[in-house]
Amino acid sequence: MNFSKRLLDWYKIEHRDLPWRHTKDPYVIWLSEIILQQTQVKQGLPYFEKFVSKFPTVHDLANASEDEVLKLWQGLGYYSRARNLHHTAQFVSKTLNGEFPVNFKALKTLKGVGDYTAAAIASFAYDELVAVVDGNVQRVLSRYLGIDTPINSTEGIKEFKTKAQELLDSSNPSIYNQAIMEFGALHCRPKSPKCMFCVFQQDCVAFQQGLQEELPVKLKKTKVKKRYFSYLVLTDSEENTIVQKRSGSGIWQGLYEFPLIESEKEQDEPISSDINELTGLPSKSIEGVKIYNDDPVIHLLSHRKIMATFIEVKINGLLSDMKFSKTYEIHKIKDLSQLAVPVLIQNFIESEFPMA
DNA sequence: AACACGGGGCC
DNA sequence: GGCCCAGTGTT
Repeated sequence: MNFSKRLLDWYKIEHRDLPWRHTKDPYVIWLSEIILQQTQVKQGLPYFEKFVSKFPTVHDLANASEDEVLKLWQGLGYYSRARNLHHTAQFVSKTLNGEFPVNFKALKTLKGVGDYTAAAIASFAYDELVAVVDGNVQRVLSRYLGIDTPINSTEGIKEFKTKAQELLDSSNPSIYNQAIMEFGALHCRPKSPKCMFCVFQQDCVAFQQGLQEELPVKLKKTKVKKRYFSYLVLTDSEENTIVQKRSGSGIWQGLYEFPLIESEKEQDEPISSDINELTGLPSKSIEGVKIYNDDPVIHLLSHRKIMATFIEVKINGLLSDMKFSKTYEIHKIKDLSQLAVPVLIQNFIESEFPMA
């Protein structure tokens, strides 16, 4: 029996009932695929439900503000996805009159839509004969075909793309593509694949050679850098504080945070001169400085280990009367939950200001 | 071609 | 606490 036949038989019995598998609407498929990038189904599902119910059409999403989209995205990570999502919604809504591009090549011109996502939309929505290649597909193919080319090398990326396209079932590209990814997610798992019950035992090169735990091969990741963050939580007598939006191209772009002293090495408690340098406030405006957490909060990312300290800075007078050296927004502490903030900040707010 | 980009799950 | 997972854009 051929690969596709076995795969589709497996899928028919074992597939999960997921909401985006009941539609051919390219908007809904696009939305689900952006949310699922780098994200497991269990984590992405509640976000998909929120977005679809709040923004049933691409026009609804386009008419929202970027802040609103980021707030809804909060906690999902890789926030450039949310910014690109919003940008593309506006482009499709306004420039394309709400009509998504209808083939792989045209879909790829959309911001945030690369090879994988374009293939997913094109095959799921339009039955185009283009194979999806994500981590699941690479894993299944590396084992089934016994390919040890590193999946994240330039050569490997090309090789797996070619093999995936050769194996694509041209009579049913939509179901086939979903099936091979589902098979990788549920059966041909990264750890302890279910080889004992596998429909491919006879043909799977990795299983025949006992190499299923060794494949796929992946080049080493970049090493984790330590960074030290000191957040200044200014407070006045009316429970106001100041925050700013992160700009630039780095981490958490577009999300809000407290004024930040960032360094490569461990920091001492900031003194009034540090506070003045960052905010422009004179030392006479500062009533007192106190560390909230003696042990830094450790926030782990794939490529960063952030050690964060939160510093309470009590202010004489009202923040609304102060002159700052940069543009900060003044908010009541209890209103901070309206803003999109990194999980690190969200956790701090929830632990220090549970009413907020 | 190499790197940057968040968060959650598992053991 | 350490390790694993994973598309797109930028440089």
